[in-house]
Amino acid sequence: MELGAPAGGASVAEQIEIIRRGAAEIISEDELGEKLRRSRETGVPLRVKAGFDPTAADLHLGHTVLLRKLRQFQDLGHEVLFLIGDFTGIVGDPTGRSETRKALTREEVLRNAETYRDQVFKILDPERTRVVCNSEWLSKLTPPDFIRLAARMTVARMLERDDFSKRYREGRPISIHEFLYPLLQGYDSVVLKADVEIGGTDQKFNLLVGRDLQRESGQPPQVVVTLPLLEGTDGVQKMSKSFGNSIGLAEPPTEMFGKVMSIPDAVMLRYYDLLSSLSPADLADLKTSLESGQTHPMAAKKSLAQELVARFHGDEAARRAREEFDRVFGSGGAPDQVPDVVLDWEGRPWVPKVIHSAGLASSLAEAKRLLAQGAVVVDGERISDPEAVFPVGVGSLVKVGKRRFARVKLVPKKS
RNA sequence: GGGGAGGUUCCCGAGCGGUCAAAGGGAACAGACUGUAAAUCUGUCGCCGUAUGGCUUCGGAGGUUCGAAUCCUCCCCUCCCCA
Repeated sequence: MELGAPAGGASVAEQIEIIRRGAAEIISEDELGEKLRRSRETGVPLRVKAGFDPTAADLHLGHTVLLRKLRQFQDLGHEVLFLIGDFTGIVGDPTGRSETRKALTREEVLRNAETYRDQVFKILDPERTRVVCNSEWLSKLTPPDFIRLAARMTVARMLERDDFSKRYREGRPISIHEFLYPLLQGYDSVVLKADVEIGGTDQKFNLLVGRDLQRESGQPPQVVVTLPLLEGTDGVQKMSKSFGNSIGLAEPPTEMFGKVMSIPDAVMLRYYDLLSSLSPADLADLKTSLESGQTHPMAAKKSLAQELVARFHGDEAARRAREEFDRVFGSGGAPDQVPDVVLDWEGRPWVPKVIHSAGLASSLAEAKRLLAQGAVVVDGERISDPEAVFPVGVGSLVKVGKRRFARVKLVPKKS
């Protein structure tokens, strides 16, 4: 696909300014300037690469930090190479001890790639995006190719990588193939002739390997742009589905809104910084306003949540999510969408049993515990009697804990 | 190839023949306080309907024993040292 010349508007300096915003590091800015200058002269857009793991098809807010940066490149007229690392996916990457990841089948990878497409183009411009899978070329490498590739790296170099040296020091296992991944990722850059590669700060090493390999292949090395990693809802670890602290783009509006509300105040400004569309000036204003106590943190967080929900679900959905949040957590109301559960019942409708059967507790034991802890509310009334009986026939609104709801109806089983 | 140290419940980590469903911490969940924030306090945290009970769990498979997470054998996996 032929793309037009990079937007005539932005000068090299302006482009660098935009690219620099929010970036953790650019290696190197001079090279970036050089590439941008040439691109402007020749009218050939830069090829901006970013890799994604196909094993986790659900994108979350953390990914969007990267996607938004890619979008900026697109808006400046450049081309994005959206790389799906399906080769590694098929091989199965057992990084991280016991968590041996299941190797994906070709079909699963393709299906995940589809899911990506749906989510990614809420941010990226499809006109300026090329989706590529690295199995296209990596699966064609022969064993000698691999060995030649491996010969370009030394163990000492590999151990420079923080996460390797740390594991090595702590006596934790490092598999050989893990050494291969940075090489393969770098090789991707060679094949794609990437001008720029973007990744999280944790990817820095891998991105730099790409530079080395490109140089050895006689290509100008890619410019590396690293971006800060967004913390997850726990406010400590980076957002990742496997840490259970992520906010998925595909999550329903209310869910997304709630999760944003649950982030610790301490990381709220980071969220604003990395995710919102606020201008730097507005952001500074917000900061002072929060510090002076003029703006209540909760209010600021609600605006943030609304902005983010609106981005993925539209303004109307965001508004409703906010209303529901206020209703459920402000005044103890119920959500709009409460799952209906109808149960054929036989015998005594003992409350814990009903809760468990309705899927509101994972076991009877847990249901009993929750009841004992005063977590169960039926039709607005807290149940405390451990022998309480559930009303039969009529539908009742059951609330377990803060956010488990269901409308449960027991139908006497006819025998 | 030789020698040594290990694999424990979601995670880290104690236990080393019965009193072990297994200390302690983290995470998680519930309650109080709140703003589904943080901090704090309290409680829970394998399953079975209520049990001085039963069942499943301590890498896997066997075995010894009245009794095993704990002892023995074989196997699988990890780390360290030597080659």
